[in-house]
Amino acid sequence: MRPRISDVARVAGVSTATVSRALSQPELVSEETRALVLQAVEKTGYRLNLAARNLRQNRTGGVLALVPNLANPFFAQILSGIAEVLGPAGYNLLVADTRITDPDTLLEYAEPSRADGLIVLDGGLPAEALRRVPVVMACEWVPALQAPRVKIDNRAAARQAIAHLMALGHRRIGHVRGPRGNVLAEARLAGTREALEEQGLCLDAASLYPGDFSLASGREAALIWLRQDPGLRPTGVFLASDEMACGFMGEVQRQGIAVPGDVSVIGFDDIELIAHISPPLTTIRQPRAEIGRLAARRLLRSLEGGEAACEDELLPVELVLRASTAVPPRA
Amino acid sequence: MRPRISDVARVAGVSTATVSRALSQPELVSEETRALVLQAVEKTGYRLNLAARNLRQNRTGGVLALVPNLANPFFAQILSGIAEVLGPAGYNLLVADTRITDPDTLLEYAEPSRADGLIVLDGGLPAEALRRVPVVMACEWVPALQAPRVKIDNRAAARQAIAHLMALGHRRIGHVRGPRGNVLAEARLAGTREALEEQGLCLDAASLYPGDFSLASGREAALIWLRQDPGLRPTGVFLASDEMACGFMGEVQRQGIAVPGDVSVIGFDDIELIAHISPPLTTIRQPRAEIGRLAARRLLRSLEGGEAACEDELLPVELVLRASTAVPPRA
DNA sequence: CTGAAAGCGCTTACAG
DNA sequence: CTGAAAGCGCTTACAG
Repeated sequence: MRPRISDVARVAGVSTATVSRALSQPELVSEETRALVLQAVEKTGYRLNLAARNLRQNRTGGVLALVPNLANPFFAQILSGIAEVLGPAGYNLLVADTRITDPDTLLEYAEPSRADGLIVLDGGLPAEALRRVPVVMACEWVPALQAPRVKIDNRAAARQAIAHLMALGHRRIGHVRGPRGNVLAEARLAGTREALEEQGLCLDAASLYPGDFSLASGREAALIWLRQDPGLRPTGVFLASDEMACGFMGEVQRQGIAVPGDVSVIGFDDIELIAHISPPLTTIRQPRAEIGRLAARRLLRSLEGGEAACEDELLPVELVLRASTAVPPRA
Repeated sequence: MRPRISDVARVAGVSTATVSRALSQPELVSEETRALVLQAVEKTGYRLNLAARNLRQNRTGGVLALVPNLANPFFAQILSGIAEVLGPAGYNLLVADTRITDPDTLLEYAEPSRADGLIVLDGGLPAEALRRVPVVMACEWVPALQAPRVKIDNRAAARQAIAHLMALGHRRIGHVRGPRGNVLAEARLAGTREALEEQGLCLDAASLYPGDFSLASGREAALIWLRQDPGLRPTGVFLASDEMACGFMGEVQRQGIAVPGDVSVIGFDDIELIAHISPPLTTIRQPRAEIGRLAARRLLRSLEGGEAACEDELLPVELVLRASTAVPPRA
C-alpha cells in the first residue's frame, strides 16, 4: 500500500496538518519541523495523492482542449504550445476530439469536475455546453459565446494574400474557400472579396471554388479549374488552407500545368511540409504554437487571478514568399 | 452552489446511499425508488462529481499518453486513435510532451494519482519512471521495460522497401537513417542491411546518411547526395521517414534532379500530404490510427480485466506504390 | 431493497 | 508554530 500523509505524520511525530503544511506551505512551519517531515517523507517514500488534494481544494488540476479533429496535423503545434505552458504551471492537459463526441457527451466533458477550464479550438460547438467552466477560444471561436479569443486577423491575412497576387500582376484571381459556416472560412472569403473589390475587381462565381480545408477538396478544386477555359480561368489562386493548396498544386502539376509558370498558388497556415515540396509554397504563416501558448496563459490567468477580462488577442500573421507565386503567364 | 448527492437524497426522501446506487447500479434499487431519485436529479439539476467518485474508488479515470513531440504531426493520428477508444470507455485522455518534461517531472506524471495507465510513444524514457502504473507501449518501446508493445515489424518493412527498389533494377541503394539509439531507426537500418546482404550487396558508409526523422535532416542528406559522384551515388534511396523523404526530394528537385528519373525515393509512414505532392511519394504505410486504437484497447484490458498478458501486437504494413520510384537511370 | 456510518487522502479554518 | 476536527462529495461493506 502506498504511504498516506498519516504515515508520514506518525513517523515524523507530528500531526497530518503539519505534514501538509510542511509540504505545501513550508513557510508556515518551523525549520526543524520541516526537516523532520522531509526526513519522514524520504523514509516512507511518500508521494502526495493529487486526486485527494484536488477534491479537497475543489479543483481538478486539468485543462481540457476541445479539438475539431485530433488527426489533423494543424492542431499538433497548437497543442504543443498549450502543453508547454500548462505543464510547468502544474496543470494536466486533457484532450478530446469533438468529432467523435456527440453533444451529450460534450456536455459531460465540459464539466467542472473534469476540468478547471476549457480551451476551445472548434467554432462549431453549441455555446450552451461551454458555459459551466472558464473558457478561452483559440483560432476558431463560437460566435455566441462571450469568452476571450486568441486568434489572427483572418480577414486582413486574406487581403494580404490577394494583394500579393495583384502586385505580381494577376487580374484573374480565384479563391478556394473553407467549409461553409466555419468562422475562419467566412472571414478569409470576406477578406478576399474586399481586397479584390477595392481594386475594382470582383470574385465571380466561377472563380470561387468550394472546399473544406482538406487535401482532397483542394484536388477537387483543381479538377474544376482544369476544366475551365485557360483564357478565362484564374491565373492566381488563393486557398484557405495549405492542405488544399497542396492538393490543388499536386493535381494541376500531374496534368502538366506548371506552378508558378501557368498558375500561381498561395496557401494559408504555413504547415511544416510545404516549405519542402516543389515548388515550395507561398503562404500566410499562422503562429500556431504561439496561439496555443497564449491561449493557455490566458486561461491560467482567469483560473488563478479569477480576472474576467475578455478582449480578444490578435496575433500577427506573415506573408511567406516562396516559389509557388510569380507573375502571371502572358496570355 | 452545485447540488450534491445529499441534496438529491433530501428531495427524493431517501438516503445518499440509495441515490448513489440508483445512479450507478440501478438494478440494486426498486423501480419506484429509482423513479423518485431520477425525478429529484432532474429537479435539482444534479450532476455527479467525478473527482469525488474517483477518489473514493481509488482511480483517476484518466490515461496519460507520453509523446516524444506533440508538434510532430506523426503522432496526431495515433492520438486520434487513442481518443477514439478511450472516450467511449469513459476515460479521459491526458497528454504530455516528453521533450518539455524533465526526468523528475516525468516521474510525477507517471503517477497513480494522476493517471490509471500510460501509453508510451517514446522509446527513450527511463524504464524506472514507468513502473508504477500499467503501461502499454506503442510504435516505439523502452527496451528495458516489460510491457505490451503495439507496433509494426520495422525490420520486415525496411526489407520490403529495399526489395521494391531492387525489383526495379536498382543496385546502388542508399538509406537515410533515423536518430541513433532510436529503436525504430535501428530496426529499419537492420532490415535495410539484411535485405541488401541477401542479394550480395552491402550498405557502404557513403550510402548511409545520417538523419533524425525530420524534414531538415532529409534535406541535409540530399545535400550530401548531391555532392557525391553521379556515377557512384545511389540511384534509389530509402528514407526512414516520410518527412525526411520530402525534405530529400524537395531539395534534389530544386537542384534540377528528376524524381524518379534520376533518383528513386521511398519513404516511411505514409503521412497524409505525401500522396498529393509531385511526384506522389512511394512509401511504407503504417496504420497509425489503428496503432493508437489497439494500444488503448490493450491498456483498457489491463486496467479493467487486470490481466497481465504481455505479448506484442504486430500490425501489418503496406508498401504503397506511387510515382517517386521507377527503374534506375541508364548510366 | 434500504440506511447509517465509515472512509477515499488530503487541506484548512479555528483554537491555542 | 502546531494540533484536533471537520469536510471536499462520493461509494460501499455491513446490518437489517
